[in-house]
Amino acid sequence: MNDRLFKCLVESNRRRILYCIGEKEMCVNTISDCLNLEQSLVSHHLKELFRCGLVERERRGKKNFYSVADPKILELLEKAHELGDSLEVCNLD
Amino acid sequence: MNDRLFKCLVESNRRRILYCIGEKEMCVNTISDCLNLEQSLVSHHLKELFRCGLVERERRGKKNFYSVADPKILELLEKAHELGDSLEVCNLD
DNA sequence: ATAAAATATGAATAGACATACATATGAACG
DNA sequence: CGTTCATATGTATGTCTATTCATATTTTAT
Repeated sequence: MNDRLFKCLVESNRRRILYCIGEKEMCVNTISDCLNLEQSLVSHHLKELFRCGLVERERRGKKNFYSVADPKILELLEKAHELGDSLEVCNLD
Repeated sequence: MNDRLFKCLVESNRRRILYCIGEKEMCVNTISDCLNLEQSLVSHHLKELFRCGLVERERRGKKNFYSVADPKILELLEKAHELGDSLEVCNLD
């Protein structure tokens, strides 16, 4: 996994998108409605996610349906959350 | 796992530091020598890693020894690499 | 107490990146 | 063909952050 992929995976709105389409494929408008994000922003993020191979795309009529490319992606995020919960955060501010 | 922790975990030089001290605890100078990074840069990164609970610190004499806080951290990075290898990257540039 | 070694901190800068806005492209349908 | 819906793209901008340099702090030894 290269740097770009790592970073693509952890940005918060992109993670939200992944969670969102993780349950069921969704078109761009639905995603932006669900997450309350600008359409163009969602589109930009989807482009990067696609570029990194994290999502798949399927055109049906006017709509583009996106889905998570591999269930392992969500599993990894899940494991990350578990790990985060078990760490002792040391606030130095 | 919050946003800050995610991002702390994936930055490339911080990952290098984690890999570096994963095998054996190290002091700051040794880390900067191993990775060929400025001492102050390593120190800044270690501060953030510590703040997020990803590394532990132990003072011995003049030196500060750092180690990975939990083996699960490296396991997670390992899983991320495996996942990355199995994804089809779609270069859109 | 002074010096040296090891590390931490502060500030300044440059580069990356998320976001927003405007506009372009493409697909269906009358 | 023109219109509308759905999405993509280009650009500009502000924000975040990695890095560097200079300096401060801490610890040990003389």
